Amino acid sequence: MGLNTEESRSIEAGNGGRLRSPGIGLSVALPFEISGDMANTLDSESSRQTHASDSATVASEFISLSTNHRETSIPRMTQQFLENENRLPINLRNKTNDRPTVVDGSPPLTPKRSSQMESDLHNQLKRTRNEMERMMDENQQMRKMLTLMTAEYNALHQHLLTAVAQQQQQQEAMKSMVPQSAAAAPNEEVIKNGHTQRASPERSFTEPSSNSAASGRSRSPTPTGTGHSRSPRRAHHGAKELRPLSLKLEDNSNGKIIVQAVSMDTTDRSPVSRFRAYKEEPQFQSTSPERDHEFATEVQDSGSHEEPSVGPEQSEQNGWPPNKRVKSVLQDTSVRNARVSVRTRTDAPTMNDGCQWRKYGQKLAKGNPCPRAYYRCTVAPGCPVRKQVQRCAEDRSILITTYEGNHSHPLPQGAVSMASTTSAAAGMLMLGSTSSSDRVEGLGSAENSFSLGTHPMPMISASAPFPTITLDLTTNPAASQMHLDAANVSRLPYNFSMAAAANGIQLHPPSIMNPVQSAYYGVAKPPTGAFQMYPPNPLTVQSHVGNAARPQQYLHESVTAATAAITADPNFTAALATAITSILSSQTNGSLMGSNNTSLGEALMGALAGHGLPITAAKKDGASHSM
DNA sequence: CGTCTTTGACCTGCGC
DNA sequence: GCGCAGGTCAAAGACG
Repeated sequence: MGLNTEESRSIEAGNGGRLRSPGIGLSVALPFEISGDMANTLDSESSRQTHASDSATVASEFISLSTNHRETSIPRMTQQFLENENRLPINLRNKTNDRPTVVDGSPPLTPKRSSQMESDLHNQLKRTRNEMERMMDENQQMRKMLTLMTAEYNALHQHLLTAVAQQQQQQEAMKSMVPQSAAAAPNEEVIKNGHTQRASPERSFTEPSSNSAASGRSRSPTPTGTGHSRSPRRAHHGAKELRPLSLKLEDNSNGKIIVQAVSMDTTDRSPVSRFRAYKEEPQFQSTSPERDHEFATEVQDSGSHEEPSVGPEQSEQNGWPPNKRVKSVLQDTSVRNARVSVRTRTDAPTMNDGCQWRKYGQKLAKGNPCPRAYYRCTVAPGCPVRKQVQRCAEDRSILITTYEGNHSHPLPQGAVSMASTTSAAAGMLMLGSTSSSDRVEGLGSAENSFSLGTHPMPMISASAPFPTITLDLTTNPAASQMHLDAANVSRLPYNFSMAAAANGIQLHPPSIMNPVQSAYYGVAKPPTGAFQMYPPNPLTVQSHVGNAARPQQYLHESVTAATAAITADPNFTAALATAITSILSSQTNGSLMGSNNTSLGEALMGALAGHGLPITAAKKDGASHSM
């Protein structure tokens, strides 16, 4: 997370003023909206000055603002621009776009008019300078926040290194202390003791657990040891050797939260690091500081071949229900399990998302008389993306389409948005939202969810078998706006609006948002053409392509674009993970938000806001939340 | 004939 | 250990 990247993002995300530098036709993106008059002025100057070397100098400085944009003094640049302008011939300086274009041979302007125009130009440039100064302030604030984030990262990294060192010491101690017979003891004994740290070195972490076999779930043992004889995809997962890294963090309420980072997929060395929050089962709760220490130091060094792989036995020792733990790692290694669900009101059998699908199954799900259809992407063989299509039981005009997985092929035009949605959502959800249903109860009393929409169903659901983000566009399908506020949501306390400058989405940050936060937003273009950083409509996502005459088509486009915008933002993804980690860390110290009763939702919002992230929260007035 | 859909069987996970 | 539910497979049929 480099500063350059962040600041560049903030500038580019502005989507606002694009200042055409005089004379050389260069275009520099500015993170604010240039007033129409000024833009026209500069444009007109640009069109006529062919040898304005002085202005070119200024232009290059503007470019350096965009590229280096760190130490450059914007006020000084503006002043120089003014000075350069003063040195230009008067017939080149005093032309603005709101006046008839004066070309060569035109009569010279009168001194009075010239003075007035020069004054106007100076005023406009002063406004520009003011805005630039404000930008500088925002950049400074962003820098400060980045410093904080970096410090947090360093602290976490230091914690990791410490844990690794402790683990190595513990491993060495175990080698010298544990008798040979104890090492060969049955797993049941190990589990009962609950102290032995070592796992069977011969057993891959993703192999079927002995516990699973004992419980009769391995009905078809296979030579591959995966327990999935019919699915190549699953066999592939089983072939991967994973070395998890678990950091235990204490929960304030009644359980523990384990933030687990699966350090490395040792098969392909791909960075599959994921954060996972997990609440220990009560019977596995720590009873002693020593046990806590064992948890905290349970770290596997992915790079060391002397370290045994963590097997299911160790999962139990660590308080993870073995099956669940294995499952969690499988989820980590397969983004298929993160889902993006879209609710639309349509009569069509499926949602046209631009991809080709082949139906491979249909099932009657319990509680819904409408069958659920299973589709597989057929754009390319072996593409893991699947989708489920089912009509809502309560309202059969609502079509629920759930996407899962990442496309492994170039996408047809028109399918890019949805594909990026599922892909990014998978990463986002794997990073940030998976936690125990108990733990995230503060995020939404009954549904254990974040809210992103107006429908009282979970929008990021942790109670579902898989983390799922849901976009609900059924409340007003003909509207040209998709609201992310939840003014009518009674059960869900929070709403997030996220940066969505890409994909044609404008986000209107709430007026309460600070300038740094708003800097992440796409700056809505105000009708006046003047600078406006804080549009009045809070928490509203508006698409550029709104067309009331094509509500259904637009509906789909909006869903696709908005979902993609929300989930594709790497800032949000990383920030969410950081925020959750920060929250959990804070809760470890019992100092989160100054209260143990603070909800995770509140804490999350606080942490996100503290990081200046493009997320805002609107707490519903008077709503009672079971945090 | 190739592709797609249908549908019953099978597998796995989970709760009791 | 058993039963249920969700998900997947693959043979059979439909369709162009």
